[in-house]
Amino acid sequence: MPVHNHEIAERFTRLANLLEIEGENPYRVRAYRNAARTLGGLSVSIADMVAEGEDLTRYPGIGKDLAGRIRTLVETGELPVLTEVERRVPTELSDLMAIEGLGPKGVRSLYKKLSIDSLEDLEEAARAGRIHQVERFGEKTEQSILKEINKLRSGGRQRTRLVDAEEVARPLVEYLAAAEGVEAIEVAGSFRRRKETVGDLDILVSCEDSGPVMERFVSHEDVAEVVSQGTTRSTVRLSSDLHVDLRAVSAKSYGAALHYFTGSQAHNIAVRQRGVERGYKINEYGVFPSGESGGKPMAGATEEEVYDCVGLPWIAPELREDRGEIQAAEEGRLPELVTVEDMRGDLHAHTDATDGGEGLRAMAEAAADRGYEYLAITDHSKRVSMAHGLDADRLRAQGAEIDRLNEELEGITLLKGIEVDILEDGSLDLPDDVLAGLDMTVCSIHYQFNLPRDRQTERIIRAMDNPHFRILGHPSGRTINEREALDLDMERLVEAAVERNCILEVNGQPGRLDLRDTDCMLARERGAKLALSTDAHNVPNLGLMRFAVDQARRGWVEAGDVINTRDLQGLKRALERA
DNA sequence: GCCGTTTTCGGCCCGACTGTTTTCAGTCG
Repeated sequence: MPVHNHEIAERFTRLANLLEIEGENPYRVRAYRNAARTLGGLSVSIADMVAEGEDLTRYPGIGKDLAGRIRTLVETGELPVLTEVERRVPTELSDLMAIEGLGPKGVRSLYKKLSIDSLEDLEEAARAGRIHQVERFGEKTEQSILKEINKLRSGGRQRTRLVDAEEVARPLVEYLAAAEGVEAIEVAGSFRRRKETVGDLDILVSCEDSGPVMERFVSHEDVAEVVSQGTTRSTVRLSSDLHVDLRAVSAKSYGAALHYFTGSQAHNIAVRQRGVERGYKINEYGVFPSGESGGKPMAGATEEEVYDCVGLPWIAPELREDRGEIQAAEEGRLPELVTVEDMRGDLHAHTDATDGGEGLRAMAEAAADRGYEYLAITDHSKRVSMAHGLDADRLRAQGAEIDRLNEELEGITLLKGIEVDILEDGSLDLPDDVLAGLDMTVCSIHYQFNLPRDRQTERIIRAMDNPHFRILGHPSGRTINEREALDLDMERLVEAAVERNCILEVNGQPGRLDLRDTDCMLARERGAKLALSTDAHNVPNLGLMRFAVDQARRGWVEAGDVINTRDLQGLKRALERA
């Protein structure tokens, strides 16, 4: 049984936690943590790489030692250094670190003084009032621990989907912008990096006197709790349970602060490290000569200035994940990321013939209004009975209607398509001669999500063998916070797509965002072509393109990697199989 | 444990806020 990437990452995280509790060299701890993050974010199978004898030290933060440990873990299923640590301290201590406000020192102290080594122990001790008797623990901490245990038991705080975060952020930004003295305001953090989910919102304002905006912030009607409040930073919990941080700096520091609060943390560390090498100290107030505190920063009003100080061009927020963007920037090979303006059409849309809300004409006109040259109509096929999927006759009738519409529509061409189901055996839900009459197909899985990896992967590859297979719709099948992804060998799938000149979709439905960012990256590296689509079920849904674009940008995707950045002629060529 | 435009040794990002304390350690981002 091969060891999955996430299992490897989990072991390294556990190791980092336990070492930290033991008081081990923090840089060694960080090395394990970084490794966990890097490995967990990879799209390719580490086990496969080990099997093929690939050099793992090409990944940042993986050196000779770690590469060796990974190899051992893959080959034997054992991580001896972890086993060693677990002999000294209970492995469950690692789980206690999940409690907010409880860090390594706290866990160690509770273990030493009260022999607490599980959530149950911790809860019991807190209820019995034994925690606050330990040095550096008080009544407040004891109560907060009980609250946090409850939260953890009820599944913990879920990350918020980007689209939902936007709905909170938009009015909040408007509200804060109206505060006295606010000169600029922006949502930073993972929101600005356009990550598919955000843990909290980080809002940055520029102003000389932060008093009024901070006061306005904590007194917003949606605030359920003021978690912390200061002059430069305050944190609240909204009634929706989303945490929001507000940070205030002066205009001369705005760029440095924006860079810092945009993150990711790993990206910041790497940039600051470059600063140190060049004799600078970089913080959220600006760039300073090393060793100097206060005084006038050498740079900091804009992000460009900060990057310039460390010899780099500005890096787009979507790339700031420490996934090689700094090296790419240094070597002048940052990607020219695809933009919403590059998009010439949408290749996945439904109508009221199945589960969409509007007819062909309304969808076509809305697409034309967006400035598109084409829109592919891709209703469900019959297997999706819930959505009243199309059979061959209804599909032909729709095609005739599209032909009529194309005669009279100006400036937009409707493409005849279908979102045809990939059946369990890898065949498609409509006969070949019917599919042959279409301009294109989106082929998707809507049933049998739980096949084992080999069979699920084979199923899709077999479907790709059908000459009418064009675009793989929402490839992983996951829905964010709801349904796990199909168990797929994404690397094999991408390679199969490249070999057959099939295209992978990046679905812009905010609950899907599928392909994922790291899979977009993998696809791009292997030379697979992508289609950015909205899977629109009504007219407003056509506006979801920006989410597909965001996701693709996080995967380093350029306009040239995307077939629907081309004009109609170019698109038709890209859709040819041969 | 990683890493190299001073380095293969000796560094390793940096500051805000809280709670528990009378000056700061711990945690977080």
